[in-house]
Amino acid sequence: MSSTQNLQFISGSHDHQSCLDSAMTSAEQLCKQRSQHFTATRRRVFELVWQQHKPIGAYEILEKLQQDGRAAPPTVYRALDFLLDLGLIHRINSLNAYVGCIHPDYPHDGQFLICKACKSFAELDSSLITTAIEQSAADADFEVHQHTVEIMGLCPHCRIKLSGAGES
Amino acid sequence: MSSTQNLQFISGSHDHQSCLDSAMTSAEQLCKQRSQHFTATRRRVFELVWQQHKPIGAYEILEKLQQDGRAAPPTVYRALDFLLDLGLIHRINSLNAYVGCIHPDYPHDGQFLICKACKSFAELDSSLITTAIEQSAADADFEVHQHTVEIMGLCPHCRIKLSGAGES
DNA sequence: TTTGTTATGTTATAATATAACAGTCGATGA
DNA sequence: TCATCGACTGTTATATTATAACATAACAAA
Repeated sequence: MSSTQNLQFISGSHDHQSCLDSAMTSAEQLCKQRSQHFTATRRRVFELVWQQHKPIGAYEILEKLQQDGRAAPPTVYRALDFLLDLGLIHRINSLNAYVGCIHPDYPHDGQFLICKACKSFAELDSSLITTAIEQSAADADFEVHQHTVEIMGLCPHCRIKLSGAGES
Repeated sequence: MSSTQNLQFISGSHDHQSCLDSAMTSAEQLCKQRSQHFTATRRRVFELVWQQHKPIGAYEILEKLQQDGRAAPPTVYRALDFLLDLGLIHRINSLNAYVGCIHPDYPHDGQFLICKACKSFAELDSSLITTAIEQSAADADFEVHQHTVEIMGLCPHCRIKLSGAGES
């Protein structure tokens, strides 16, 4: 089931090109829908964010842009802001880094699993978590506009790799 | 029940001096327990973080320290790191700011309600949220080491103040 | 008193992000 | 045609947040 593969940590068999292609296609569609221009710069930044299944920093993106030609920080941040506004990417606050969104088609909050070992991540959209948050907020008479959940630890692969190894 | 008053947004009747005093006392005790030195600088930074029931930035702390004498960024960050390590304060990643911890006596993750209007915050320690996170992570076969939850919205007071007002 | 350890001072700089203003470029209408 | 509008990008400078690196102080233990 390819529609959920991106929800989890990717495995060795992951076909990243098709993954990127489909992300790109849905990004194009979303921009068209919203009458927004998916310009070359924005497309390139989007691609770079999706290139790895890892959070990427703004200045790391900048370096890669500079390999194609000249570029300055505002170029990157403008593109990132555009993509963030559309919900095509998310920002991981605890890392000052950006990741591709797996289902930009509808609005949702950011919930992430982040592997401390290999730096890969997975996006969640857990109604269990969302409900718990809403319930807790309601108990405090708080009106929720938005939330972010960042969960640090070990992904399935690194868990196996590191178990039995040099755990002091 | 005064033990939970800090869990919620403070009200007009909040006695902040006693609040700060009790935070200070438990910080001293914790340091003693762990054989850590609660030095003058650390005490002062702790006090500044607790001074308001709002997140405070490192450079805002620095400015206040400089009113007492000379100080440079490392002074602040060292003190903050010390307090973070002991669990006496938390960092709000989405704001690059720091807040006092309401129950440093036992380890826990950071869960925060943050009011966009008045910038006040409340710390949660919701087992509902923690359980939901653990469950979701388990479903993904992920090993959780730590999590942070940052919930943005309106606190009870601002909710009332802003309702009926100029909501466009 | 020497030494070790912990904490702080000091200077410089790294890393992340934005302000402000000028230029480009394509669409649209006079 | 061309004027001009708006959206995007370029460019320079700077703000904000955080850390590296090394020197000094303070104090306790040998």
